[in-house]
Amino acid sequence: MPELPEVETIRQGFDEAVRERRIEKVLWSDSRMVQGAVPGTALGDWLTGQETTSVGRRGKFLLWQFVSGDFLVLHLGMSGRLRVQCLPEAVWEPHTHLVVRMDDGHEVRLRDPRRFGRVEAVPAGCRMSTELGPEPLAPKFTQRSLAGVLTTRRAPIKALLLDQRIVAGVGNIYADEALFRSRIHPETPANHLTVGQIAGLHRALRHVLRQGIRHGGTTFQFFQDAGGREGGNAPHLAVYGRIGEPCPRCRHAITMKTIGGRSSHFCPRCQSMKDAGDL
DNA sequence: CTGAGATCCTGGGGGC
DNA sequence: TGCCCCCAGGATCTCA
Repeated sequence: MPELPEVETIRQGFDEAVRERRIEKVLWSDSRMVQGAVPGTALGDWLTGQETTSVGRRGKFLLWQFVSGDFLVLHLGMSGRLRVQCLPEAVWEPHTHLVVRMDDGHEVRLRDPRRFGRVEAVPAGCRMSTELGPEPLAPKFTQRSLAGVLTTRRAPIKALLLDQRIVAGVGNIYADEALFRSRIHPETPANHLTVGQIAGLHRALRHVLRQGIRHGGTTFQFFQDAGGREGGNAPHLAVYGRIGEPCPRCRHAITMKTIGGRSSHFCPRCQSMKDAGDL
């Protein structure tokens, strides 16, 4: 559930709390969530004593970067929450998988009831194991680069937007919102999109992601930022979670259909398949 | 390589 | 009312 705007919102509070602070103690960890070169049982030793430079983000991944050059990758899955709190912490919340105490008494807690989240310790000079496409808000992500990876593919555009190797950080909510905004039917085969449609999709992706960040993320079920606050973007969603409600553009009812194994919300009237039927 | 589908996991919602 | 079932979601794996 946390997509790029939600992860970026968490990153801001997380970075503020741990920047230039040293890890004093790793209080507890669930080794089942840990992947990569450093096994879960060794994670505590590996982290203890590390001094933070800053917290970065790549797609939906948080990058906890250390002076040593090592970094810890955190992925929140769908129900993961990362919270920074001050000690003493009296309340123990269920499904806490990782607790990291900083030298100023702050605690970073990772909770994830559904365990889709992952943690990966990456030694200096190494790369995280996941291959990711371009950052959608970076200059390298252009209409042309997006067209380049879409025109050879015949899968539904919705499915490809969820592929992190195409573009990093887009999930179900922002994919549906961007397709609505650019008036593209989610089942349109990517290689049937016109240059104009891809340009519109590129613009729409950046718009909905920026809007999500500006409103502190979308809270639909689980999302909270590092301070426990909910995001304010949900009222700005046009189609996601609005089945049966009138389309904000044409008033036709929003519908939902499973595409590529994921629920897709769209307006069947103004998101047309256009050229897809001409053969 | 590409695309489709299964898999993991559990709170909460739907249906009876 | 209560209980069982099933499903959402992201990344990754398998299979054709």
